[in-house]
Amino acid sequence: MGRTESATDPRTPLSQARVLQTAVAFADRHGLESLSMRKLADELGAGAMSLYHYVPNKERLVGGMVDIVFGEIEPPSTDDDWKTAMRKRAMSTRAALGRHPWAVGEMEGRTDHGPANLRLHDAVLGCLRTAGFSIEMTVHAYSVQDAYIYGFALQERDMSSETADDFAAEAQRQMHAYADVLADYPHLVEVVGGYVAKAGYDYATEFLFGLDLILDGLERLRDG
Amino acid sequence: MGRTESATDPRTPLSQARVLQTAVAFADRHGLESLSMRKLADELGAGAMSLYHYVPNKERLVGGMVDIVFGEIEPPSTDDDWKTAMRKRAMSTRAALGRHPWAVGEMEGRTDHGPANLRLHDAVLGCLRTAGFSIEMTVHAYSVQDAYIYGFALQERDMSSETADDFAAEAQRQMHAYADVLADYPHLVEVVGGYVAKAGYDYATEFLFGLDLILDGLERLRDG
DNA sequence: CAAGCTACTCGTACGCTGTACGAACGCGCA
DNA sequence: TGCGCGTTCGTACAGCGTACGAGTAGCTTG
Repeated sequence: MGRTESATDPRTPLSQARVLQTAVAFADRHGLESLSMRKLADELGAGAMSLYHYVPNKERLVGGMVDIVFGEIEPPSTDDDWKTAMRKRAMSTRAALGRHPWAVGEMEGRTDHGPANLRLHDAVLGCLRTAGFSIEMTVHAYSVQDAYIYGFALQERDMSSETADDFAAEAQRQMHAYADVLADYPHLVEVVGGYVAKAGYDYATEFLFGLDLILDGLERLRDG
Repeated sequence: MGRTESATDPRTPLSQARVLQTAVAFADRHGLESLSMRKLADELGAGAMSLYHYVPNKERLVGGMVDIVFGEIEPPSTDDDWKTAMRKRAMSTRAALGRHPWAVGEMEGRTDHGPANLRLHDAVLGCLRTAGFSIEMTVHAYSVQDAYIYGFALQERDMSSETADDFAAEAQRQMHAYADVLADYPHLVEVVGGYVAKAGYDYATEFLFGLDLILDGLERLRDG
């Protein structure tokens, strides 16, 4: 029993791609805050320090994970007119962030832009420029859309109820929890207590409402 | 030298308010990720465990800090028409989040709503309802606005350059850093390299562009 | 005045984190 | 045969949130 009694066998060898994919899967299941180098190494059947041969530190590990998420976002197709193209990529972004909620606060502002990130940004800018937006207006248009998309994803992640019914139930629970102070907040009672707690809140509908409002506004600005 | 040789004296006694305010000030200076119970206690001239008599755990500490930020947001005034009222509260929100960037990912979805939080939400709902929005439309309107406001704040926090010139300089630095792959991303070169790296990016202007686009859209929906 | 109770303070300890350091190992080449 | 290099990872350290329980100071009650 002297040799090769390692409990877990890696079967496939370690590699950067495998480290990143495993990390994404782990974060999907348990959240980013409970992803640790040791747990990730366990998952891979390796020692914690082995990971540092594929990734220089945890920060860059997360950077690599984020670029995997960017890679799942469908870039705007040149076959569609700009509005449907932008609509689809917004929905695709929301879908990717729904699959990987841990990525929501992490997508923007990284200094290590991965290839998928660059590719997507380039495609979106190209879509808007080709549609006839001026450079200035392209910047504006990009800015509003992304602020909205990522902001909505943030809300969706934080409020966390999956379905409209879940949401209604949660709203009711909250109304009960705050019953003693609700007299001071009549509009909260009317809108949340009287409507949301019954009808719920459908994320997909809500997302498209705001998205179309923004896209229609942009179209008017481009044409007018 | 037997007694009272404690190095730091608290001068004012500990209290929940003082703990929360000190925590906010610390996070403003050093960021939320480097706020620890031990450092906060040091700041207050106390032992780490003393804090737990004013706050049950770190999660709730952050909850209390967040409500301080909510308290700095000016609720919509009933003297203004709804559009200016909403415009002002959006700008006030952005300003508060600019002073407390650590709060950006933390404002929504907490289950421990503080009084300032409830007050603000109630006032915004009241403003929209009084302006004649239906309950359904009020929910829509609230949703778009907050998604945009928090999403913009997220971008602003993450991109972190303060002024338009800083931003331009940073854009130039990035273009150099990625010089070898830029051939694959022509629109990035045109828009970022050719425009942003020169003209910069003024957050205030950009914010108001999107905000007015959204408010105009809402007005049309209310009237039409 | 004494006794007890309450509110508060905090020293110590545990299990967790990211990661620096350097020792070990297996393989291809001289 | 031996050397170097790519890879693995055991150990260790500083820092984290916080459970536990001992200590103390001040007020209330007899």
